[in-house]
Amino acid sequence: MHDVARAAGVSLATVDRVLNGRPGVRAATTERVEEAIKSLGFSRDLNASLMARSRNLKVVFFIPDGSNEFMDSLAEAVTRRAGPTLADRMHLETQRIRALDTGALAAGLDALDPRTCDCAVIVTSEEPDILAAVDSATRRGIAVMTLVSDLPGSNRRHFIGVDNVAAGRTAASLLGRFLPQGGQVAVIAGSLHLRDHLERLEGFRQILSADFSDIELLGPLEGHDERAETEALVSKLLAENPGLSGIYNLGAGNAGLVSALKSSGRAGKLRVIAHELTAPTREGLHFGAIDVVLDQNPDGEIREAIAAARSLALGAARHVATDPIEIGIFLRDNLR
Amino acid sequence: MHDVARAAGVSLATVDRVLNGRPGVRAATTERVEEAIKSLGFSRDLNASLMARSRNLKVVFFIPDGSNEFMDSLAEAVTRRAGPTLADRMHLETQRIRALDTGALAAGLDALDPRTCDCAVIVTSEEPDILAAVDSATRRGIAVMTLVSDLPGSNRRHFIGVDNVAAGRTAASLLGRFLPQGGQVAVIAGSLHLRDHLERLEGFRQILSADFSDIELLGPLEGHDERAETEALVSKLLAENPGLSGIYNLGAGNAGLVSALKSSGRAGKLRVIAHELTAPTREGLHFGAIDVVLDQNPDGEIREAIAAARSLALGAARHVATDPIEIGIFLRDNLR
DNA sequence: TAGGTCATGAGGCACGTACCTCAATTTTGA
DNA sequence: TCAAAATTGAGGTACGTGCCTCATGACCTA
Repeated sequence: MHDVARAAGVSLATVDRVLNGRPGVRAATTERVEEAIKSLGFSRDLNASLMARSRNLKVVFFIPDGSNEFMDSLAEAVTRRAGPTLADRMHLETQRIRALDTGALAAGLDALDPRTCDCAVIVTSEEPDILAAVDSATRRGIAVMTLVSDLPGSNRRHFIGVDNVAAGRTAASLLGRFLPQGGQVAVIAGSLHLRDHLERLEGFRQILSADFSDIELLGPLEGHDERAETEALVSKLLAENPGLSGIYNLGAGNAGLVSALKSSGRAGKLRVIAHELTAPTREGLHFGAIDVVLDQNPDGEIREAIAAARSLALGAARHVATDPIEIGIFLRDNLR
Repeated sequence: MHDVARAAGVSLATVDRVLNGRPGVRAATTERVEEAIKSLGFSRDLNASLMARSRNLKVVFFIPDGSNEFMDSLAEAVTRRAGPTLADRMHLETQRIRALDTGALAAGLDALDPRTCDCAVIVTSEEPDILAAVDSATRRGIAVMTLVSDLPGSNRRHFIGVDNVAAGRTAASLLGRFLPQGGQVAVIAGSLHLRDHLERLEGFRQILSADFSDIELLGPLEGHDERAETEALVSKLLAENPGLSGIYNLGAGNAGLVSALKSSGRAGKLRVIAHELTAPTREGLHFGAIDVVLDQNPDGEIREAIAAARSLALGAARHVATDPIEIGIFLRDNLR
C-alpha cells in the first residue's frame, strides 16, 4: 500500500479509501490510485486484511433439506471443512432450506447482513423470486454463488458444478461397453423439468445413438426422485421386460431402485448405473445391484466454493477462475 | 499467546521461546507452557506467523525428469498452483531430478537450507541413500513428504498417493464387465520390481479370479515403461494372439501401446485400459484405441501436498490428516 | 562471598492491512 | 469573493506472531 500511495502521489489513507470503497475521494484521484494498483500489480493480502479487522470471512451455505441424500453429503462436506478453514479465518455456516421452498430461500438471502456475511452459496432451481433475492444481496455487497445448478440471468458471481451432459455421455459409454451384444436399456429420471436431469439425458442419448446403435432405449420414465415411486416404477419395468439388460437412473430415489432389483431376484444380472455416492448407492455397489455410480463430488464442490469465496473477497476481480469439478466414477472396487 | 502466557504464569517471550524451540527455558517451565497451550486449545496462526517473519513458506518438489509424462503433469500441477498459493505466502519450487538417479536426489535433499526451505516433497523408489538423506533433512528441521510412492522406515512426515491395489481391482472390474463372454486379457507392467505396479497387478488378479473366472490372464509382460519396448511387445502380443479381447497396461509406455494397436488395425476391437491421463492416453481415448484411463490425479496430489505442508509448518502435530486421493476414471466422454 | 551462568521478564519494532481522528488544503456554490 | 463543503494528509492503534535487546534475579561454583 505504501508503494501504491507513492506511485499515485497520495497518502495511505486515500489508498485505503479507494480500496475499501469509502467516500471522500474525487473520481480523478480514484483513477490515479487504480492505475498505480494495476501498474504495480498490487493485490491486497486477504489474511492481513482479515487480521486487521479481527474478523472472519463468513460464508453461508443454503442447502436444501428433505430426503435428498446428496444434499446431506453437501452439508456434511461443509461441516468437515469448517474446522480447517477456521484456521484461515473463514467461518462457514450451513442453513438447511426446505426443498423447493423458494420463499424460504429468498427470505434467508434477504436476512443476510453484509456486515457479518461476505458470501452466500445457494443450491436452487430457476425461480423469479430467487433471482430478485440474489440481485438484492449482490447490491448490498454480498457475493452470491450458485452450486450444483446455475441461475443464468442473475447477478451470481460464480457457478460451481459438474458437466451433466458429460455425465450422461459417460453413462452411455460405459453401458454400451458393458453390453457388447446390445439389448434394451431403461432410463429413469427424477423429473424432466430439472435442468440437470435433462442434460444427463441429452448426453446419454447422444452417445447411445452415435456409438451403440444395437442398444434400444426404453423411457425416460419419471420417478420424481422418490424412493417409493421409483421402487414401484422399477418393479413394474422389470416385470414387463424380462429381457431388459440395463438401467440408467439419472435421478435420485436409489433406495427404491436397489430394493426393486433385489426383490426381483435380478440384481447383478442387469448392468445398472446410478448417480451420487450415498448410503443406498453404496449398498447397491456393495451387493452388486449397481455396477457404477457417477458422483458429483460434493467435497470437491465445497472445496472450490470456499476457494472462490476467498477470491471474491479480494474484491475487484470480476471473474473468478476455479478448477473444474470432475465427475467421480465409482465401482465397488474403488469405493472410498 | 497472551492467554497462554497468563495461564502458564510466564511472559510472552517465554511462550515464544517454547513455541519456536529456542533455548533458554527450563524443562519444568516448558511443560507448564505446553499444558497451558493444550488446555486452552491454542494453535498458532500460520498466516500471522509468516507475516511477522516477512517470509514465505517454501516447499521444494523433487520430481523425476525423463520421458515419463505423468511426472511432467505433476510438475505442471505445481506450476499451476504456484501463483494462487503465493497469495497465501507459500513459495513452491520444482526441481527435476534425472529419473532413478538416487544420488542426485540425495544431493538435492542435502543441499536444502532449513533457513530457506520448510518442506521437501519427493517422488522416489526405496533406496538406502535416499533414506539417509531424508533422515538428515528431518534432523535439520525440514519436513519431508513422499508423493506417489511411499518410503516406509524413513522419517518422512507424510505420504500422499492413491491406493494402487484399488486401481488394479477397478481395472479388472471394468474389463470383466466389458467382456461378459469372457476371453483372453493381457497384462503389461513397466517392471515387476516397482511397488505400485505390483500392487496394481495384485488388485487386478484378485478381482479377476474372484468375479470373472471366464477371463484368462496373459502375462504379466514387462515393457519397462518405454515407448519402443512397449510397442514391440504389444505388436508381438497382438500378432500371436488373434483372439485376444483385452489389454490392461498398468505401467507407462502408452504411446507405444497406442501405435501398436493402430498399426495392427485392431484399435477399438479390443477393450483397453491404461494408466495416467497424458498426451498419448488422451489421444488413445479420443480415437477409441483406449477405452478407459485410470488416473492418479496429479492435481489432487499436489493440492493435498500443499495442504499437508501448511499443517506440518504449524509444528507440533505429529500426524497430519489429508483427504484421500481418489483414482480418476476417464473415458472419451468425460475428458477434461 | 564474589563471580559467573542461566532463566525469565519487559518491552520494542516489524509484517500488511483496517479504520479512526484531526488538521490542512482544495474545491464548490452563491 | 468568501464561507461552507469536500477532499486529502499525517499519524495513531490494532490484529497475532517473530525476533531482538536489555535488565533482573536465581542458582551454582570456587
